[in-house]
Parts: sequence; structure tokens; C-alpha cells
Amino acid sequence: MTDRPSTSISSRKSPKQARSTDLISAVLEAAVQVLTSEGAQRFTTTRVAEKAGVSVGSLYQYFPNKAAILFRLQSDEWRQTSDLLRAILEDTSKPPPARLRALVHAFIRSECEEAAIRGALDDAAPLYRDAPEAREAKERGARTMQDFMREALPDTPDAKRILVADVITTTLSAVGKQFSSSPRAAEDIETYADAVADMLCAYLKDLSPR
Amino acid sequence: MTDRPSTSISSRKSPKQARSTDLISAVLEAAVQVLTSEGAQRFTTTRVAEKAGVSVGSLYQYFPNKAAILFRLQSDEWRQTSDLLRAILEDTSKPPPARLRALVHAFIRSECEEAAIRGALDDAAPLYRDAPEAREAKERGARTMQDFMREALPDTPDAKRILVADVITTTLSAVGKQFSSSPRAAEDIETYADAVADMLCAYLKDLSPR
DNA sequence: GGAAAACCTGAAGGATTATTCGTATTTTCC
DNA sequence: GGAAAATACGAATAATCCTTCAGGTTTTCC
Repeated sequence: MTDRPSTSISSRKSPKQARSTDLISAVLEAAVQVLTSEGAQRFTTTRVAEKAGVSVGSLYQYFPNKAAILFRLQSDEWRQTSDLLRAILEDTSKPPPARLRALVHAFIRSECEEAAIRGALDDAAPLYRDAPEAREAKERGARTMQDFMREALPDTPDAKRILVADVITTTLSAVGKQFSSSPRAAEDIETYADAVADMLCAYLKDLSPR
Repeated sequence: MTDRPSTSISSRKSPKQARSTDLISAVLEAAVQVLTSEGAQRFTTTRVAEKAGVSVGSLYQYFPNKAAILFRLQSDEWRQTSDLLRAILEDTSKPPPARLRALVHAFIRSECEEAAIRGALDDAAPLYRDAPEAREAKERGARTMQDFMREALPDTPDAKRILVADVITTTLSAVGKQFSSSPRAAEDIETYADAVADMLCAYLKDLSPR
């Protein structure tokens, strides 16, 4: 919390033996626990090491700094989510609007399920979001949506389609984040997701030439 | 950064003389400068006091803790924005969709104008967002939107209308936050605002009985 | 068995921070 | 002018926190 991380955010050295691999898993698991139970504010390397049952020194052998642990967690979340979304958007057995609706439900549900960890990761974002590794992760997600748009709005000019994809992606991620920041009942989640899907589908319908 | 603030977030004591009123303004101005130039991470009471040209002790005579300064800044922002939005939504000379469109433009433009300070305030949000004073501020904004909805969707059941108002409010604030977190060209702002307005208006149109 | 590589340990260094409080200065008001 | 109230000061306090490093332990592999 004293300064911006000067070292890179990537791994420091790769484990060669079983015990070190276990150590890394233990650290990551402990990191999730510390983050959810204590919050981003009290997320410290010492606390993570303690919870993981290892020494701080060991932790620093595989993570160059505190931000690296957080980035690793966020990175795993991103990959997980992006796989989920790609699978839904590329399922050509359903028409685009149905896919979009399924996407909204899956995404908002997923955000709410892991609200605790995501909220804390968001709070900690200032520590890792400027890393170059973070930028490319987002761009990968944007491309998936653009490919979907090419199918959903085939007659729309490229520039417009990119804009629409951007608006929808931003809306979804931003709304999901905000909605899941308060605890929600399972029923409310579906109701809300339906409303958001209604909105996005209405937008698409409005854009399609009739 | 060591612990959650135990004391309230409200003012410590009210100024009686001119010099103390000046001191408070100086502190708030300096707070904005420190926040935008150094970021939430390096926002410290000492730095604020230094930039304001006063001593830390004086600062603590009118703000019970660091969070109070941040909350005060955020609070001022909220009031400013909420006044702007209310004025637009209550202007009955235009039909609801036109008002909604104007709202989107005004809001996104305003968010982008003060992106630097808002971004830093968001980063610092963990320090003040749990305060009870913060909750009621948000509820006040929600009511304005609901009143507007009563006019835009007169034939929609209450429950549905509240949901729609929630979705639109959340979308707007979340999208505005996210969009303004990267620097944008003036031209892109209008293009983007138009797209968002298209989306919200399409949603409203879809909800209105035809 | 034993050397080398990999790994683990945790006390200590070096920094930073929020907040207090005893003291000094300035303003008010009689 | 002068007492009392208001205000201002800033060194000192008491926490944390991130990260390193010298030295010990375990594993690998011949």
C-alpha cells in the first residue's frame, strides 16, 4: 500500500517440485479467503501467508509482489467468465436474441454468485489494473462480442456495429458489477436479468432493418 | 489506510470565524488537487494539509478523519449531478423520450468532464461508501427516476415500473462510470451517448403498449 | 552417501500513515 | 487593554505494511 509496484506483475519463478506447486495453490486459496473475509483493505501478504500456513518469504518466491496475487485471482476470474460467455455466444443452434438473453442471465448470475470476491477484487483494482497484462485480457473479450454482432446485425455498417458491441459489453459488465455489489435474492436476480435482457434485445431489434 | 474509521463521517465542529471557513475551503480544494494529481492511493491527510498550506492538526479540527474529506467531495458531486438530472427529467416541455435522451447526454458528458476526480473518488470509495450518509444520497436519486417513469410509462404496473427505473438508473451510472474511466475525445462522447440513449429509448418504446 | 539444486523460514529493515495533544497565536468582545 | 474563546500548529505516537536476505531444510539425482 506504500507505492506502485515497480516489478512486473508476472510470475517470479516457476515451481519445479510438488511442494512448491502445492504452496502456490495454498497461497491462492488463502488469498481468496482473506479477500472475502477481511476485504481488500486488510489484504496483506503476511495475512495471506499466515492463512496459507506458509512463510511470507515463500510467498515472495513465486509472486513478485502483492499486486501479482490479486492480478492472478482476477485473471483466473476473467478467463472463467470469458469462456462461459464465448460458449454461449457461439452456440449457433439458437437465434442471436435468445443467445443474448442467455448470456445476460448467465453473466449476472455468475457475478452474483461470486459477489464477495469480485467486490473485493474491484476495491483492489487500483493495485493491478494499470498492468499491461490487464489490457489485453479486456480486448479478447471485446472481440467475442464483435464476432457475435457480425451475426446479429449483418447489415449494419462496421463502425456502428463496433460501437454497439462496445455499448452492450460495457453495459453488461458495468451493470453486472453494480447489481451484484448488493446481496440479492435468487428470485430478484432472474427478474433483473430478464429486464436487462429485455433492454438489450429491444436495442438490437431497434437496430435491425425491418 | 490502517483501519476503518471508527468516528462518524460528519463534520467535527462548525466554523465560527472567517479564517476557519477559509481553511475548510482550502482543504477541500487541496483535496481535489491531491486526488487528481496523486491518485487515491497517495491521498493522505498530511499531503492535503501541506497542499492547502495549513497544518494537519487544523485539518483534523473540521474533519474527523480522512474518509470525511473524501465523503464531502463525493457528496458535493452527488448533489451537483442530481440537481442536473432532476432539472432535465422534470422539464415537462419535452416528451419523455426526448428528456431521457437529454439526460443521457448531460450525464455522460458530465461524467467525462470530471473523470479524473471521479475515478480517484471511486478508488477511494471503500473508505466512505459504507457510511449511512451515503445510502440515503442514492435513494434520493432513485426517486427522481421513478417519478419520471410514472410519466413515461403510465400504464405499466408499479412493480414493473420500479424495476425498469432501477435498471435504467443502474445502467446509466454504471455505464457512465466505466465509459469515463478512459479518456475520450469530445466527438466519441456524443456518439457513445447517442448509442446509449438509443438503447434506453428502444427499451422504453418496447415497454409502452402500442 | 553426498553434492547440488530447489525450497522454506521469519526476523528485521525501511517506509508510510492516521491521528492526537500540548502549546502558541489570533480573534472576539467587554 | 485584556480575559476568554476560537483557531492554528506540528512534532510525536502508535500502527501497519511490503519486501528482503542470510541461513536452514528437503528433494533430486548420480
